[in-house]
Amino acid sequence: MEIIKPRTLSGFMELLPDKQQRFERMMEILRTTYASYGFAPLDTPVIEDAQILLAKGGGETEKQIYRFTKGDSDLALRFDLTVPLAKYVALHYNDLAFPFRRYQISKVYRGERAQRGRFREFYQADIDIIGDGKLDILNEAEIPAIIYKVFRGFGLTRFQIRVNNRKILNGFYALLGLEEKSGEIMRTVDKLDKIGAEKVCTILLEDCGLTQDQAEEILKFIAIRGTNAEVLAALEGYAEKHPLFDQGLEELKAVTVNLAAFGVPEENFAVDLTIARGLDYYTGTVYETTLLDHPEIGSVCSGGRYDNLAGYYIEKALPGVGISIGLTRLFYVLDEQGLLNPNLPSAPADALVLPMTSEAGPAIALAETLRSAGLRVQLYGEQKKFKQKMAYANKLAVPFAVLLGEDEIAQGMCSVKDMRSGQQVTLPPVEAAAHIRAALNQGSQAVILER
RNA sequence: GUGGAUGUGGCCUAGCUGGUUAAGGCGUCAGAUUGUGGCUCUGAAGAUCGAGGGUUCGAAUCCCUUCAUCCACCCCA
Repeated sequence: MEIIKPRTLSGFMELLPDKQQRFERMMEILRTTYASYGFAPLDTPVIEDAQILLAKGGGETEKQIYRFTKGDSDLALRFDLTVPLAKYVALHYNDLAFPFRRYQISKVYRGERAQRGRFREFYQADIDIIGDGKLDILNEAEIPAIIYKVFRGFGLTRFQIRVNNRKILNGFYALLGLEEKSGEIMRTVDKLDKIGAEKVCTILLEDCGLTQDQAEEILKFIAIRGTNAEVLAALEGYAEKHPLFDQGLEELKAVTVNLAAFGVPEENFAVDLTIARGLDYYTGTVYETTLLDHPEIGSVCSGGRYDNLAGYYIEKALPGVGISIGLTRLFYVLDEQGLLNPNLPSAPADALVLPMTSEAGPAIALAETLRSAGLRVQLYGEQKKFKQKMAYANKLAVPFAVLLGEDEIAQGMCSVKDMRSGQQVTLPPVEAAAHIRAALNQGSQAVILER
């Protein structure tokens, strides 16, 4: 038989067990945090009818979506979680309670060239709040507050949630008579950090066809920096010239005030007039989150307010606000930077039961006893040499090995070996369980990352 | 989609003005050491040098084609 060389496609992340364990832990934190704010879990199919996913048509989605046929069906892999949500809400409109709050942590697919931190298959961890007809501005402050909680839950402190409002930008461009070109301008301005003000100016003049005055006004506008209060104060200078701008400013102020009330420290969020990117369906508040020490990797979490979620699928006005964490990218960066908490248990079990006799019965009973005490226990059933059993325990990085030989069985005992200290005690099974639990709770089980 | 670079055991790398058996490290497996692991020592397995074609007495090395990967752009999480 010919061997097919195993390989994983570029742009797809595949983890070894210990890393996967850490990844699962992040998802756990996400789930519990999202749930603590009253969001309901949702799962939708990876594959949808292509018509549904491409309802919006045109643009990047069309170019990057994985599309295929099976028989007569025209199918596609979901490109994000927002479009499936729109379909879901439209389809189950009558059965849902609004505001509808859901979270979804699932894989999405994009057929683009993979790069460092850019994947073709990746997890998004989304939360959205969908209103029926209306949705209060309060929600727009709550969403980033939840993101803050999540990131802190991951153990991160050096991150910044940047907030802006599209109405401010659109209102401002309208003031300059540039409403037609707002998309183009936003995309250019968004690159400010990367290419610098001069380059931005050049592109605005040459590619976007702005006048010198218009370009200067825009550069002056995006040059507004400082504390949130300072930026807001500077924005007041543009007030009462355009109603859209004024509305956006009011919203931005409301978000900023409430964000503080939700307990998000000023250093973790910033009003930033250059952020504008994200899908073009955003209409108001927009968010983008970056890791302060790794700006090169781009946004690990972004989202915003949209006014018409499901217009392609239902004749209802369903405004919403949501945000998406690029979990795969975030994990990739954290791992690459060695930021993954080495104190997180990564072993698949707390204890490995090693039977030293050929008779399995007592070992099975022992493992069950330990499990009843709440421990994660693996029973090693292979007839291997003792050395190999220990080597296995090492590789798994289990904190405890529990030995069960003839002597122990005869006495109704078992030997608990702490794999890090090498210390070993012989105890009855129930006490052994208590012993292990106590040790684990002390945090003395600190997982071995490197020896 | 556009531009640039790179493909050598599972992983990382040496060899590249062509010259016989492709070298090393990590990892894997075995033994030293048959109820006590990590360290050390010894040994072993594992590569048609990405694939196909060409030049040549001779190609990992030169040429062409192709595929794959990586980087930048585009766009995005």
